[in-house]
Amino acid sequence: MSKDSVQCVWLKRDLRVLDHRPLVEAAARGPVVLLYIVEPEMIEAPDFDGIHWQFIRQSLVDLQASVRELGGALCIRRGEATAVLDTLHIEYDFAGLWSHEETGNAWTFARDKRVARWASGAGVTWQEFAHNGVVRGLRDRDGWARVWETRMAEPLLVVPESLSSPTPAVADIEIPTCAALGLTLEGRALDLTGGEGEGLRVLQSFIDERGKRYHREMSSPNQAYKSCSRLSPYLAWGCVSMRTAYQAIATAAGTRMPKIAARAVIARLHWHCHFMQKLESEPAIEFHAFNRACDTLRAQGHDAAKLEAWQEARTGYPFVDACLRALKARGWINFRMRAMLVSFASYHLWLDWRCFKDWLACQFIDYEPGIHLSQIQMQSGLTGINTLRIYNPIKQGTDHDPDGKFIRTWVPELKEVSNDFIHDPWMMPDLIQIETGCQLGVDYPLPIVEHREAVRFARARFTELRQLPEYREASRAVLQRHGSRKGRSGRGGGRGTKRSKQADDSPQGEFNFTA
DNA sequence: AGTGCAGTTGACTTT
DNA sequence: TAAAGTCAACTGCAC
Repeated sequence: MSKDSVQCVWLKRDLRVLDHRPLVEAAARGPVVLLYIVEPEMIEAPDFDGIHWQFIRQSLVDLQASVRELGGALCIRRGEATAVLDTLHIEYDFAGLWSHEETGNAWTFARDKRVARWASGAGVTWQEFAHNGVVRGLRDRDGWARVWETRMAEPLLVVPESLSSPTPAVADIEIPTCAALGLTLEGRALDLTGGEGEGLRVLQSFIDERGKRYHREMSSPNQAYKSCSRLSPYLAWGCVSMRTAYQAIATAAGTRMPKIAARAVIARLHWHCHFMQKLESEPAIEFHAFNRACDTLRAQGHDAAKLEAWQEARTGYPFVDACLRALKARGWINFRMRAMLVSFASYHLWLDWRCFKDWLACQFIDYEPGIHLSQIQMQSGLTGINTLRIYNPIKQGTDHDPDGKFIRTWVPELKEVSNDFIHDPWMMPDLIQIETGCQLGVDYPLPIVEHREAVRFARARFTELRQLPEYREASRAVLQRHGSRKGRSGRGGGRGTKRSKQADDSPQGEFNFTA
């Protein structure tokens, strides 16, 4: 393409100007149209919610300002991607289309294929660059961790000094609100605002103030809200690049942040890409269990009443209900509690993951398909290579909310219940129920399932399943495809001949996540 | 002071 | 990253 021909940067989940390779590459070649497409398919997708659009919208407002400051303009259009690109191509005759690789759902994958076809038909060169640590076209996990390290260590790409705008000038349009798109935001009390500027401020406040005790406090829903980085939505929508976050935290390790805290965060940035990689390598996990033999395990797993009780946070388990209510209001809860909520839906309520994955995605302001899908499957026991992790909601409560503070905040029905019964109010003698004004089954529901009994049932189903030869075979295949090479016998692994019993040495480690 | 017992704690194994 | 079960060591206490 000739120098000074118009270039189009197509923004997707990369709403920023710092460390943005497509932008840098395009700006070096000529006038730039920065395009964001409001796609009907996205707005209408079952895993898309007003909570997401609001965050995107705020990010676009912020981006609009920074792009203007560089002398450019942000072009926002509504419509199907190839239709929008086609119109824009007629208007600007751009020679190159630049974007980041996206690890998305079936619809984004199909749309990208349409765009590729359109680009080649229109004589436009579409260039995509790797985003974060996900590797496209990966065969197995050999050397994956090294690629991640290498990418994270590369210098940040600076913001172009200026952007030259194409003619005709990009017309400003009002960025549609949730209401304009038919999306709602009822009952939310979100405290994070979308945008690159906000994202960088959140990163800074985490390093300078909030993250000192990250490693110790991330498991408690009381403290995690402040002590976790809260970067997840900014990473999910690309307001802050993974590399920016990584380098800021790595640099602060041992100075502004305790080394142990910084290490814990970096391990999770690594896991972030690790789980996205699973969807990139196997898009079918949107619809099928990692281990296909598990696909029919909960075939009858759609008890509408149980699903509804869970979604409405009236399961009768105070800690579960508190976590669900907090999540619904804030759009965020810490990792451990997410795992517990999925475990409860999958094991205690025996619901099929496919009947709640979209609803859950709509509660997460930081929804990232690759992480979401692989985590749900893992916490539901569908990988076939992990031991079952069935959370005891009472134990989680006594461990991470010992004085019931979190429960009383989110389940006010139990405000007057003493610490003796806050985690298992159904144990309250009638007399005490009357005294506290909290009658079980009236003011607060009785447990919809009995823990021991439900867990025994779930375990029995898995025991049966594991007898099947097709299950064993599929498990081997999962390990082959997604399993780490690190520490596997016969591959070296740098630990000498002695096999350690540490978790990171086990093949299961590949699906693991610490929080 | 020594013994028996109940209950606790921690390490380790199994599911 | 889970939880439950087993076993041994230990603690506090009564006698």
